[in-house]
Amino acid sequence: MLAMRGRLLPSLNAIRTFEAVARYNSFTRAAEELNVTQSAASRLVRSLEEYLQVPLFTRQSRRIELTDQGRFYNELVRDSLDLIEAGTVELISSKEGKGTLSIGMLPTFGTRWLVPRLPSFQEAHPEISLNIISSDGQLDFTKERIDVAIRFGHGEWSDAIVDPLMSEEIMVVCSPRLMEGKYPITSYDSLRHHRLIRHSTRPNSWEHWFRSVGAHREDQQWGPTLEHFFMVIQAAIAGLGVALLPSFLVEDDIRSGNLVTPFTDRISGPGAYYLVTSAAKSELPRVKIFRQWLLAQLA
Amino acid sequence: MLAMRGRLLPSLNAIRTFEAVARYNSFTRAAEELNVTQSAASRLVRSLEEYLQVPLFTRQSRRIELTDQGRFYNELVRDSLDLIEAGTVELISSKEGKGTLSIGMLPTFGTRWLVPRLPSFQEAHPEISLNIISSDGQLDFTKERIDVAIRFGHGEWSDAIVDPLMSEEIMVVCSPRLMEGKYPITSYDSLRHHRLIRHSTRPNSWEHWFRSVGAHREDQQWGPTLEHFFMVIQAAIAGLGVALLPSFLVEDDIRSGNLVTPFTDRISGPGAYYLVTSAAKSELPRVKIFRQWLLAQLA
DNA sequence: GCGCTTCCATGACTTGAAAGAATGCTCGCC
DNA sequence: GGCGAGCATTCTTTCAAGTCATGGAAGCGC
Repeated sequence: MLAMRGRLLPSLNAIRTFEAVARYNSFTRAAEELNVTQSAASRLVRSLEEYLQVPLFTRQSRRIELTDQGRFYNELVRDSLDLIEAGTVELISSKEGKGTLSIGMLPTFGTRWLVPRLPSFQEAHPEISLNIISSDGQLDFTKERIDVAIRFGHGEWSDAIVDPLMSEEIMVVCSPRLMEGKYPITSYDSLRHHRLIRHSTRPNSWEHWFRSVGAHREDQQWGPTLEHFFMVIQAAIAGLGVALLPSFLVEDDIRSGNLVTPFTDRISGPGAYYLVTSAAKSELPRVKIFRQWLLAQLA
Repeated sequence: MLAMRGRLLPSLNAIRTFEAVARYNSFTRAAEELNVTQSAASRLVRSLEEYLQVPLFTRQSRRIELTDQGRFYNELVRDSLDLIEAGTVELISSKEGKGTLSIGMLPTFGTRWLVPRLPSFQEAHPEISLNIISSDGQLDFTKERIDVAIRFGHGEWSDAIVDPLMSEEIMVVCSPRLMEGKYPITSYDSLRHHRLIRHSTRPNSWEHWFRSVGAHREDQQWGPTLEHFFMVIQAAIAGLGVALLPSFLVEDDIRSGNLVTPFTDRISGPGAYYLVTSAAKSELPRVKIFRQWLLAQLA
């Protein structure tokens, strides 16, 4: 018996040939792509079938068709080769120039926090061009061509390299005009005279806040419920109500006087911001550089 | 210039060798695994480096080390080979017997709906053994060895084969003892005399329900907030309060008299249940059979 | 310091798996 | 019924990959 340490893998050349044949559904055309004769393709696929002890195609003299098992294997093999191909292209093309870093970012975090800091990155590393993609869906570092992403959550990403960036401090803000009006906000209770603006993905944040600061929740007037934090910020500046926002998103507006903070309370938010990347991508120079720079920004 | 239609792939044998060398950090030991001489491994890796025009290892005479680029490529290549290896094993081992179907299921949906129906599947297909895994995290069909999964959501799974199973109808249920007590639930308003049980992953469902049936939300007494639907069901049966539950989860308990429904209202839930699988897995006979059976159960 | 071992690189030679060329077979089509 | 398209098969050939042998550099024990 053969030693059989190591991997259980068929001939990878046979696999590459199989993938091409399955793609074209034709030995002849696949052979053309691979720059070999039809004969070679035919025999290579047969040897793969013999190795696996599984028929991959049904042959009907002028026509071939994948078997169920062939279809399964094909899907899988194609994914694998796609992966290798993408990586190979990546490696060859990023050989000298550091290439383009693609960042998937959350809309508000990006525009409020990250984008203002990027000029400093560009200055330090002019050889890396940037590609900013607004994304908050599923992460797929292979297909979406994203190198790194910024996400909100609890670090629950499997198979990924994760760096905590910052936790949130939630605070109450409103337009200064509200403070100068008929009902200045001087106590938790005085909030009853104002509309509370909500964020649609965190509908309970006000309840949570009242509980955290030890205030009793009363019947409240609700203001608009908005999709993104930047809309909430705009609504608060416009005086549409009182908002509950992460401190780092409103620092600028507080400094410039667009917003004021009636209370000194800071409660911690329901999660934190993370830098997320894949194991493979994390080894790319441009990703290492960006990660290092980003973490330095926080220090 | 070479035609260069088709894929841009290096020699896959070289890649396999590279992966082994990187794994052992040694040409000698990798060569041993591959049953070739150290010389052969050395040459193949060098040819790969020449093809890519990228150094993959730094050589320090007695020691080698992956370069950054080598580490990147290694991660990627390893993932690919893992994929192929897993598929190859799958294919060879499932050759004759249909093998074991691994189902990742949501805890309550599984025990309440799926598990009671599985005996019928077993009877019809005794050659397929079942492996039931309780899972609600990230989906990874490669590593977690799950063939199919049942998930709740909006069909937002990328790169997957998705079948809608059923939408939810949400209804109010409680123990019959509550109806016979001091405050029978005869109107929406009479709910104020009872505690409302909540589900932690859907904290707003009561508000949503009140809005949907056109009732005015009053100050409510809250009961416990529980993690899983089966706990909510148990709490309702125990008379701890009134619960809002998907109809198909409580059908049995209503039939047996453990629970009653004060109202006839049925509102639609925030999502639906789906059968999810990967493109490759969906071609496996055991998966095809299960999918067909499951969809037939719904008809 | 010196021999011994370990590990990688390289030049020269060898080999067999994969490629090519030619032919046969089957089937659909005009 | 002859033709062409496409896969299989047999026989021959070739070159990519492998072996063997050797060299050099570095670590290790004494």
